[in-house]
Amino acid sequence: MKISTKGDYATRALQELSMHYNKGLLQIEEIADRQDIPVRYLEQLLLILKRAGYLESKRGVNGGYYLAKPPHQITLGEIIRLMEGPPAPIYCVDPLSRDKCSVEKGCGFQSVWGEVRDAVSDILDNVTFEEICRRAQLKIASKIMSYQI
Amino acid sequence: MKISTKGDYATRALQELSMHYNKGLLQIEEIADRQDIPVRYLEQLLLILKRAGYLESKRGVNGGYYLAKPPHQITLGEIIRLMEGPPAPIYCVDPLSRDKCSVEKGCGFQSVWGEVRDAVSDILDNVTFEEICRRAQLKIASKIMSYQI
DNA sequence: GATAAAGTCGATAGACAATATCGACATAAG
DNA sequence: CTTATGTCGATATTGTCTATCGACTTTATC
Repeated sequence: MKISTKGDYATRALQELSMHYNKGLLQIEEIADRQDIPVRYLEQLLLILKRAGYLESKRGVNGGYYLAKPPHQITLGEIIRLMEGPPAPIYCVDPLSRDKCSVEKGCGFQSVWGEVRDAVSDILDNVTFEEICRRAQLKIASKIMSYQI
Repeated sequence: MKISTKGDYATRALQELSMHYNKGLLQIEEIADRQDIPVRYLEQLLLILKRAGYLESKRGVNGGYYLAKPPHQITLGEIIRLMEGPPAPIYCVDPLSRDKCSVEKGCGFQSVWGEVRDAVSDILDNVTFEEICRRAQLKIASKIMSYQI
């Protein structure tokens, strides 16, 4: 019942880029450093995000990545789907899976897993990266507050 | 974002046993056959369930397994937790994980993952195996209905 | 234009956990 | 005492992520 490291890394990289939206380019290495992600692996993930239209890049000296659209137009759900497929807890409620349940006839779980899938999708599809940034900043702010006390 | 095969198998085996509650013993092989689970693997899963107090068994000729408590006292959530740990989508919101997030400071995801975890738990902890049986039987019944039409 | 700094790409190595199998043993029924 | 069945520990298998690598392309700058 876990998300993959791949999804975790990709979303965290996107948070970095979202927080830097309209502030120029970020280089792979910067992102990797800040989010503690292996550079050569992050490379691949950023390419996937780019090919899917979420990022633009500039090559050569002073190159880097930047968001292709504003953070409020990107949902967490889309990114998770892109990186690891539909957030379905099991193949029998995964629209993209072609494995069929071998005992579907008398299975009492399918509807439950369907509810789980829908509940998760509901959350992920309604959180944009703008919201993620907001929550990140709230956290930072509250940490500064507690230092001052 | 998937449950493990282990959790899937174990819950399906428990459904079989629940549907057979108060009707005597079921042998490993029967369960394996009906639910299409590798026998020698199911063996291990049933032992885990037994040690956790969900099953009783009888050895020797005409042996088998049966539920140690009524289906309405067993929730899907308990079983998933037993088989694969807390249904948390990522370690940073998993009470049992001791991995700490390396970038927690400015992470906007933790609260979202927390919501996901809670939503999933809410569903799983409120479905008992009695309910699972009910849903399975509804499905079977509706299938019979459609044959008759 | 030479050089260095970055992203791009395809291939594949490595790690790890999940899954599955095995053999030997214990117990109970008839 | 023989057969059917659960018990147990060890280990083989596998498969999928995860990560690394080397070679290439593009761009800025001197």
